[in-house]
Amino acid sequence: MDVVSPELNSLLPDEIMDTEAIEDIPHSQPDGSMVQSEAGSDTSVPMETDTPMASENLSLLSDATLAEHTQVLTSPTDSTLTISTGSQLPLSISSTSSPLLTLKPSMATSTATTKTTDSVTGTTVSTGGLQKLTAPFTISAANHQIILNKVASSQATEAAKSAGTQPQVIKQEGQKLLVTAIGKSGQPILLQLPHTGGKPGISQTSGDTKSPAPQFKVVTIGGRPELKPVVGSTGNQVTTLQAQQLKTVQIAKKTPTSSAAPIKFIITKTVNSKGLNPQTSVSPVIAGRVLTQNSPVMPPRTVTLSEPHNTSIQSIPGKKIAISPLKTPSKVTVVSVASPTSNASQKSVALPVNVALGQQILAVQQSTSASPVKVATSQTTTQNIKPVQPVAVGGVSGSQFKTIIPLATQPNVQQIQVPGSRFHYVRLVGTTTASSTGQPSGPSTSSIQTAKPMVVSTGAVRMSVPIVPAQTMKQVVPKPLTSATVVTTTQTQQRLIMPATPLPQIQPNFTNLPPGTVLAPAPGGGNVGYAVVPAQYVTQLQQSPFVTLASSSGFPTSTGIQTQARSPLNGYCDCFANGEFCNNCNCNNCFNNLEHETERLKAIKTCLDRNPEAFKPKIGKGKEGESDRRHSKGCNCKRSGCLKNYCECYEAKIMCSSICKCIGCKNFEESPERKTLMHLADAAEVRVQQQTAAKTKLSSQISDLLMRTTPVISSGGGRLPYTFVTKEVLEATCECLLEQAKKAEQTHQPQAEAERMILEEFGHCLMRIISSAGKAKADCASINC
DNA sequence: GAGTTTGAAACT
DNA sequence: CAGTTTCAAACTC
Repeated sequence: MDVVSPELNSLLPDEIMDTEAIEDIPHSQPDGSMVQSEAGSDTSVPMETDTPMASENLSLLSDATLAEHTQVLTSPTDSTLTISTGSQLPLSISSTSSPLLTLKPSMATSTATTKTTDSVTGTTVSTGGLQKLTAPFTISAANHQIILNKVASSQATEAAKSAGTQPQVIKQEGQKLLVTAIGKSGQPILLQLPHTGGKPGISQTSGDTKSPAPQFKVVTIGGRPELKPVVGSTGNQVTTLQAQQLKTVQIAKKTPTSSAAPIKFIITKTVNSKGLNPQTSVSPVIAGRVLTQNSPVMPPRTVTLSEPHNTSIQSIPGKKIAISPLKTPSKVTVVSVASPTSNASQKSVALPVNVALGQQILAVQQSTSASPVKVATSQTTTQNIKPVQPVAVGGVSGSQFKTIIPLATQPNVQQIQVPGSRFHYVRLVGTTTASSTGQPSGPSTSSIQTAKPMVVSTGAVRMSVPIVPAQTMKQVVPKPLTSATVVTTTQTQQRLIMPATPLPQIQPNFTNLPPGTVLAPAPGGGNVGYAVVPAQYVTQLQQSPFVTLASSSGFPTSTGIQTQARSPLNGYCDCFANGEFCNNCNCNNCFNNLEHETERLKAIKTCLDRNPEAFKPKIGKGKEGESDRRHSKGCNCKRSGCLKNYCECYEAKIMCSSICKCIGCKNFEESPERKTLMHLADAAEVRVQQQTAAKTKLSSQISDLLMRTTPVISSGGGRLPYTFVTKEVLEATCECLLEQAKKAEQTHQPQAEAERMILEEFGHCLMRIISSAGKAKADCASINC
């Protein structure tokens, strides 16, 4: 697979991925640049990403046999998980002994709390407020829910596929699968499966592949025919993600493996369903952090990002695979789910190579006690990586969330929205299933991953990812990804994840989708991308589609592009310029929404072609020795003197710098005009604060008075009858206050003094009211009334 | 709220 | 790169 060269990559904005290049990539390319590697061997794969992968174990696995992409993300803990696709990444995660598999995307209304404990024996996840269901159960995609079907065999999957349906199966019993963020109710779903038991400590090597896979639990989100999911580890327990720990991600070429694998939980997202092989495929993960949860006894398991070589986009030379969020980097977390059985000591997740800049894959690795597993996480990368913020479900945590929405169009997709967050959401769409066996083996890990095409379930899975506000973002210099490299990023800013789907393949048809509907990956399509959209965006799905693009080259004209004049898909729109979707703005015929993602992407590309810095923040850090903040381009003011908000420097409350081309600038340190303005502004602010404080205090006093005057005569307590605060009393009080105000005005008292006088008068009034009430109370008591 | 001013971005 | 046009926000009345 070819990746954009580092030089070229460096030219790309951190947040933008070049999706056009992806278009040209033949998905069915039998043998890309990536050579099928032997099991257990890693092959470095160049990756275009701005995500530094210095030392983490990130390996791309190419699996020739893998036909579909699967993306697996689960977040046992409060942290949310987001995986973006764009390439083929079979993902498999095996866990040790914990029987619980938890998918916990953040839900807007979810009140359930998840408690995850990491113990030697395994990871347990307790959730509250979760619906508990016994497997098998099905959540129909039509209902915008994840469909989990229990499939007896891969043939069933095949049959399902032939029937045009997307089989989604969870076939492991004795285990629990918690799926949250499914459905409209917002209630997490607990799938409880009979536990068949697995032997921990079974070697992960090839022996696993041949051994019958007693249990598979595969949850696939999104389908992608080209890629096959690789199921790595065995284990009866579902791994839980520990948000605070960083784990390793391996991207390595993967060789096809036999389907017979020990019990595994596979959560995958398939990009498309066209793949002949019924193997589950893992959609490519754009970027993310890998988090590993290791128990002291059990060796950590690694999450492997693998790319099947046949279909991997990345293998195509000269093609750009860029998945980058716009604007600010957000945390994209991938939560891996470990299988309960411990047969395989190591869990591996094969993921498509694409790693977006700044995005983070969160993978939880759960080590099994029996088999020691090497954690590929490197120290160097971990230090750069911020600990994953716990995922707040239902907006419990104050962190912001994003929803990654697979851009591939499919009716089944459910859009998920996290409440209380204006930031983006992650929409994961699961599609077709395919039985596949993969043996992603990372260099650092010796485990063999064999996934049997047991389950492919699709459905929109909402996962929330805490997002750090843009102000706190620290951008890391993007580095080309290579195999066995660690993906590290310190970027925490809000980011827009650009869809990895080739533009021509995007055929948005969302007009009829209700809010919360997730877009499903297009069958037979190539990459599935994810778009990060603001929470409010849900309402945009119902907007009428008009396309207005300055340039629509490369896009089908059927979309209606170019039919309209400019609309929010140009640089004039702040939302668009900020890399955000329009929301609640007054733009007409807005195309800056997910419905017109194709056009939007094209517009983004056009903007980037024109100005690579278009989506970068204007206010950046100045040179050394200069102030911390300065305008990246400088203003060009001519008439405002840079002392009005017309000036971007002034608006940003920074002074003009040497790069500004302004005329008559007064926005510099020693400028008296600036100082005067600042002084006035400060004075105004102080005044507002004082007034607010006074109002608050007065309101509090009134409130307190009313409370104390609550009629409690019968009780004989100290409260006074509030009935004394009659209309007449209020009017009299107000007259007293007005009179006091007039008095202050006549005597030309300053405002502060006038306020003091009024408040003082008000106090007198209150005292008189209280006194009267007290007398009335005493009189009433004396006559036993 | 309508009209004007302003400067960034797009365009040539 | 410079000049012009377009646009939306800031500003004024």
